[in-house]
Amino acid sequence: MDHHIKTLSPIKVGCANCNLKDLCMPMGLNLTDTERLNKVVTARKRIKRGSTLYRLGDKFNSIYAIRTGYFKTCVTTEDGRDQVTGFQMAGEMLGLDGVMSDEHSCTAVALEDAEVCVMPFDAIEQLSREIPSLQRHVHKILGGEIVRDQHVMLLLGSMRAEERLAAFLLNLVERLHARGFSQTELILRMTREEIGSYLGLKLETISRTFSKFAEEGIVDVNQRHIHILDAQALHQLVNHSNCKHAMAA
Amino acid sequence: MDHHIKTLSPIKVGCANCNLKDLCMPMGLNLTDTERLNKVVTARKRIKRGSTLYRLGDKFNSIYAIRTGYFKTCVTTEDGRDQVTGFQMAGEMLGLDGVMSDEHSCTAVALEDAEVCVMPFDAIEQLSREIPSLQRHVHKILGGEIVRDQHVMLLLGSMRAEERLAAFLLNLVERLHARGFSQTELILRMTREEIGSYLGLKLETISRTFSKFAEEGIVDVNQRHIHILDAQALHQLVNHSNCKHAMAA
DNA sequence: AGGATAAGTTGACTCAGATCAAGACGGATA
DNA sequence: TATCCGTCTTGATCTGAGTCAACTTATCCT
Repeated sequence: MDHHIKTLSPIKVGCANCNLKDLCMPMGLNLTDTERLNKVVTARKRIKRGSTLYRLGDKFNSIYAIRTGYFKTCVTTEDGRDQVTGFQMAGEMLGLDGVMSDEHSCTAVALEDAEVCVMPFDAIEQLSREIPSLQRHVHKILGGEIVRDQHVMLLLGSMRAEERLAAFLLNLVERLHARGFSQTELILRMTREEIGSYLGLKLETISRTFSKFAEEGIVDVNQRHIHILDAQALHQLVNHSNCKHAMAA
Repeated sequence: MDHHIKTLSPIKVGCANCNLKDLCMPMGLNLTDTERLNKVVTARKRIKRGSTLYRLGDKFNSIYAIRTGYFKTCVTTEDGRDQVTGFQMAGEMLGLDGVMSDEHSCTAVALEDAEVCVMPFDAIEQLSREIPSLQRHVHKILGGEIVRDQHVMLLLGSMRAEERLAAFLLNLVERLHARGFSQTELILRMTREEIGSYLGLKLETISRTFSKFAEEGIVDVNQRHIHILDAQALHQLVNHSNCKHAMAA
């Protein structure tokens, strides 16, 4: 057990008045059902920056809704190869990788001090048998993960370095915007190496590509503080990168 | 509507005596429940080689269990970029990519004449509210897709060409073996180009890598007929490829 | 505050895989 | 049996990203 993880109890804020509920459980439940869902959240946990919420191989019991903070998930192979499979922010779910085999297939690490709602999956399953809209939502969460992974596969399989980084920045800023943050400014919570691992590139390539974007006036880069000056240019990089196709079409 | 797709009715073989049921629905249902599940399968469809079962953007209604044949799924972007996201064989599920947004996020193409069981997702959802073990299974199918995608991300993000092709062959032969086929011989149902797209490589690289494996006596390659001579060598390529790591460990 | 350590940048060089190009093969069609 | 077309192989060359290395700049810790 990771000693950095502390369980908070009792819970003070319920789902009904949680300001993330539209991201986390956007199903329009009535008061009674919200109350029942609330009981599913058995605990909150704080995770210190750099600590893990769960590790590859851990028994799967619960999924987690992020209240505050920032995570990365990564898979590790026997031979020490390591790959970041995603970055998660407030309002997003963690832990679904364990549904298949009853143990987690990746490791979730907090990139900054974080707090999550713990939801035992047994309880979620039982309640979703009784509340069809919750069942639908659980399916959507799982299915959404599949669609997201497909996009990453497309990115890793067929994009060049600049295109990958452009797509990454646009995706981040879009998710941040949905949470009320700026569409043009963001602070990266991860290192160049972690970005590189996620995008299938080396940290030097990430650094060089940021510099290139800065030179071209597409973004302003100050360490982890990014200011997007020309979102249009980033979109074009992602969509019309292959000139031959663009010409032919 | 694709005119190549014909709906067969009435259904002659039910789930109870389908020889794929252990792959498709391995939940040990009693007779009554199997009968109810059977009713979920509203139709069978035949799909001719080269035709699509569904396309990106199609309304999502059903998921499909493959009875015979072989599929690929692929995503296409606006600019004509195309990427194979998976190959599916008998006993596997198709269509889960549509659960999230009610429309399919990829296209499923038959690589050889195929037959699928059509299972309306509404009916699956309703029945899985009543049969917990079916609910569990639906979750496992969805969750399994996530784990599989993570492995592909690892492959695309951190492996070299030889490692990718080795991992691909081992994965294929393992799945075929689970279906009672040989552990050492297989016939590829897809072109070099499709393999390349899936693995994030060009068809020439696939061809060259096959030739290299053949030279080294690891596999015997005759067009699409593959004979694995040294499975051990393939495993080592996948796991201990990075010499530096292997040395350090 | 200051020194240690982690993170990021930049340059020079290398190399795995892409690209371009020319043939070979094999199954389908007539 | 001939030919046609999609598929596959192989060679020559190019290039984007990796590697190695030196250095700068933040961040953490006592």
